[in-house]
Amino acid sequence: MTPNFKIDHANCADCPIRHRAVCAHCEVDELEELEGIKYYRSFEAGQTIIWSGDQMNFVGSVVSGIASLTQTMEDGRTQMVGLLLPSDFVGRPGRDSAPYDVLATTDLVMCCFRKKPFEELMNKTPHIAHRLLQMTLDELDAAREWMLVLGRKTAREKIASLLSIIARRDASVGPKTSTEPIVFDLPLTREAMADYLGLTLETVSRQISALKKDKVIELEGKRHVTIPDMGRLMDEAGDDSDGGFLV
Amino acid sequence: MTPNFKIDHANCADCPIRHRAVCAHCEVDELEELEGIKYYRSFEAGQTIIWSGDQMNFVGSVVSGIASLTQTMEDGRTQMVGLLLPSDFVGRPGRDSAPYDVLATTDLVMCCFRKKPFEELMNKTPHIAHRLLQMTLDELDAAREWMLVLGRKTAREKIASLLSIIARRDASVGPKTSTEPIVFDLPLTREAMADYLGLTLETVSRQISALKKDKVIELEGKRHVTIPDMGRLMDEAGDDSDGGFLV
DNA sequence: GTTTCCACTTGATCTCTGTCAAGGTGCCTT
DNA sequence: AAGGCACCTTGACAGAGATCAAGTGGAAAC
Repeated sequence: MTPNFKIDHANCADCPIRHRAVCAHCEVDELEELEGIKYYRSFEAGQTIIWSGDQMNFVGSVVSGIASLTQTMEDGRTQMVGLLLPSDFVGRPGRDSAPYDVLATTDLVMCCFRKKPFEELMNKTPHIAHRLLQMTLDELDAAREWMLVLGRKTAREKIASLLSIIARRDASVGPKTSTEPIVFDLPLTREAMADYLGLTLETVSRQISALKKDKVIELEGKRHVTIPDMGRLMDEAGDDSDGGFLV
Repeated sequence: MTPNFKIDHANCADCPIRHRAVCAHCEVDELEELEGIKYYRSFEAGQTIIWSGDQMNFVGSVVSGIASLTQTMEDGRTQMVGLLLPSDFVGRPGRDSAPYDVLATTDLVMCCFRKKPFEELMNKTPHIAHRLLQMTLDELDAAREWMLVLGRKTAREKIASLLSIIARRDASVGPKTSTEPIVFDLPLTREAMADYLGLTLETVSRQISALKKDKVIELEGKRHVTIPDMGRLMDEAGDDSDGGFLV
């Protein structure tokens, strides 16, 4: 895990990049330049932030809420290819157009920088390029981890894998011992889960019911989840020992 | 497509990075430094180049042959998460250990650089970091494209998608008109194809036979493939219009 | 208070792909 | 030339998940 490559809004309500603990090498003049080009955007759940193929004239990061990267085939089949949680980076320095739709899965706030100035700053300050490389390698690891999920796991294992990822992300700011129950609200509809896992929403629903019946998870309402034993969930996900997730 | 971010051995029998047409910004002193730290390694088909979790003290690129990045679950299920064709980059600057096995799928020659000196050079010359970022973004695009294949495509579409990728890669140095038939030798066993596509080798075999029966492809022996109509194959793959593959 | 709507659940059935099993083909060895 | 082996094909059957179709529950709207 390399949490310091993520932009951490938790400790930094204003601007992500100016946060010293995350970006220790930042010089004051860089910060001021970034300050000048940053702005915030809000989106409602279900809104499309960027359409596949569109020009993308900004980069940024998720402040709150959840966004997803989604590919759609002509006949309507869709596959989510990335899940963007708070602190995740959005954008493709050096690229003009988006290769997939970016959707606000929940209400969402993003912190954006106009791409041109950001890229100029990046060219001037090598360590920003270096950090972006590390972040991109993290994303690549996460994408490849997910290829194993999509290609080889059963529906039950897929659900367990997704719950693991969300639980771990939450757990990174919550309890650290594995015996302690983990509690969170599912930020995705059953349909969004299905799109991420390459399943139908009916199968998602059935497998969640099965995991509940088998006491791997507890459900209160449709979204509020308790994981009494994280190790048990990881076993169900079929990951070796501690996994090593990076999403 | 951004072919100039790939290291092109086709025009450069000796050392990839010194090739001016590919790396127009290279200065002579860089080349000499790279020259000093480069070396070649050969592997036989089936050999493991790097085990998941191993220290990885080099970066490099494929000169000839095919390598694959493979993840394996405890019970033996395996998923190929990347296919490395000639000119593809191998390695993770800034990372110490490999997150998956790297296998020589065919006999293979790689051009390697010791990682430490390569990283030092990278730190001194920003445009190398920039190129690596672009290459990593390409890999990320390819991985996400493949997530759609794994999650939502049928067995027949999966096979057609794989054949498309291989045909396109070959076609980039071959015929350019879409009416001209494309001919190539499959560099993968049926089992390797199955591991890449999240299928069993029996299903791969059946679908190849079906595509042959339907005249989408022609087969001579088990590996020699002719694509009489690339457009037809792309339709079978379910990709919108021209696809935009980057693998 | 009841209506409406949306997200979700559950059931019945179907189908694609996996599993198990039996050959086939061509190459390399001896 | 014969044998062995790796790679591939094909068949029969089974099962996981998709599809089609009701039905439930809870919150917002009227």
